[in-house]
Amino acid sequence: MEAADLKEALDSSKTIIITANCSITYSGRAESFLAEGDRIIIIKSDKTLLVHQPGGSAPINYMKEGTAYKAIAEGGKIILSCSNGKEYMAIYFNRIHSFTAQELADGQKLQITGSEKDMSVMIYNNPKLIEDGFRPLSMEEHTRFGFIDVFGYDRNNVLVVVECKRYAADMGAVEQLKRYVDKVRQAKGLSLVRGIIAAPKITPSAAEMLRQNGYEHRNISPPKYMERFDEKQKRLEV
Amino acid sequence: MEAADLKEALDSSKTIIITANCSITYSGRAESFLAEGDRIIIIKSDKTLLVHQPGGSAPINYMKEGTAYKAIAEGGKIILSCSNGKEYMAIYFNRIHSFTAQELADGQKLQITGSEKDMSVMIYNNPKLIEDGFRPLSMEEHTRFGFIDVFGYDRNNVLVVVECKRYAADMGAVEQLKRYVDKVRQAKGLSLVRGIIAAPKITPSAAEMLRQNGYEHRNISPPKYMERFDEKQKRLEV
DNA sequence: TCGGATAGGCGCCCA
DNA sequence: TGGGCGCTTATCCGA
Repeated sequence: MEAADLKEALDSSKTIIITANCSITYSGRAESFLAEGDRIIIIKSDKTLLVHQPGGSAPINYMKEGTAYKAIAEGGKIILSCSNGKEYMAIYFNRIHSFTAQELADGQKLQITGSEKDMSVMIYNNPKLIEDGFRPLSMEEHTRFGFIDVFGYDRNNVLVVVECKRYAADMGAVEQLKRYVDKVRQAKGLSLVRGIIAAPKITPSAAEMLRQNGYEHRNISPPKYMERFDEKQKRLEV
Repeated sequence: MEAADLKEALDSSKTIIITANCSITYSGRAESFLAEGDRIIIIKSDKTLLVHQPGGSAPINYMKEGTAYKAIAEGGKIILSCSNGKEYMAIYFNRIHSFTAQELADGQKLQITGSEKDMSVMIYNNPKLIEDGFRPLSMEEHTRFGFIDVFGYDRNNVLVVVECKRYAADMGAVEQLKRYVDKVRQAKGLSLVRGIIAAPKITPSAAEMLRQNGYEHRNISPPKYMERFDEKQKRLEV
């Protein structure tokens, strides 16, 4: 790869993939330096930059969408510098292992189920999951109070605020629930509003905080409407 | 790329990079489906899988380190299925645009400054940033009160708990501070313990919550020891 | 744009 | 291994 190849690709809407030995400096929201090593560098068509090491899920360095690039050759080596106005990065290439630039087209979005939102819909449609006699209010009404997952009356007409968590509920979840309960209590001028966490589990410290506040926990897991994938994939599985 | 090439690479410690038109199913912590489109697929030497679309920072699908893979050819097309025992993914390839498999070596770690930890060290070394007469006792320590960023006495020998945030402090930050203050107050049997948020800014609702609790805010930004990078990169900059 | 909240969050440290 | 929590978190959604 020559600097000219990189420049040409950067001027196009192609997605660039480079593997190379390089070192990297970053300055912006923080300051960082990454010494020489082999990495995968991706510059997407929207000018997002990702630098990946040969292990791990998260990029070690990156720049967000809309970054401007400049490639220069200095002493036989290529330096790629870039900026979005507030942040700066420079990649100092030692050896290029591979270089590709391709037009990639993909307008698809991920269809996903099993989110916290799906949990609240499930509870709305199956109020017994909370308890017998629980009557969720309409979605419209429930949005009037802000980001309350599920909101309704129990069999004694006491207001109930339900906070869903798709994984273990932690202290933050209990505090969030407390904020909503307090908000509803104030807005309605009520002394008693119940708070319930719906989650597959709860951490010990969160359980303690829950108890202290007089709130409750229901053992509920997020729904997975597409379980059929599971079956299909188990057959394919290694 | 033939299925055999993929299999061979999967049996090695090489890092595989494929660009292809494909569709993807996932089942595990949630369930998802991604219809046909062009993507970059990376399988790292530690068997991390990343699928990236031509735009955006985050992978659209992924599997973590230690995943097991199986490549099969079915009706002239390649299907790559994988699992870690709890999660399953399958990539259905329509057309392969490119395929590479390389040995990449990188043992470097990112050297970074400007973290919350660096803020607490800065405050520990420059107590005046909080106020005159502030005497820090500890920083970022797992005291028996928990993870308190900076902890000390003010000029009147009143205990002070400082919570650092590298960006805008939100309601969660105030609640976190409150947990620590309450814990110290209980453990020491004190009626008055001060709470201070050190952050470059604070959201309006967090400021309100701060006020209600009698806590304070100090306008402090995370330090950037490597500012020299900034200068260097500004010169290189586009 | 900002604020609030979720995420298949990830990654790090520590009991 | 699980809890607690920071992150250059990213991303979505609503005001």
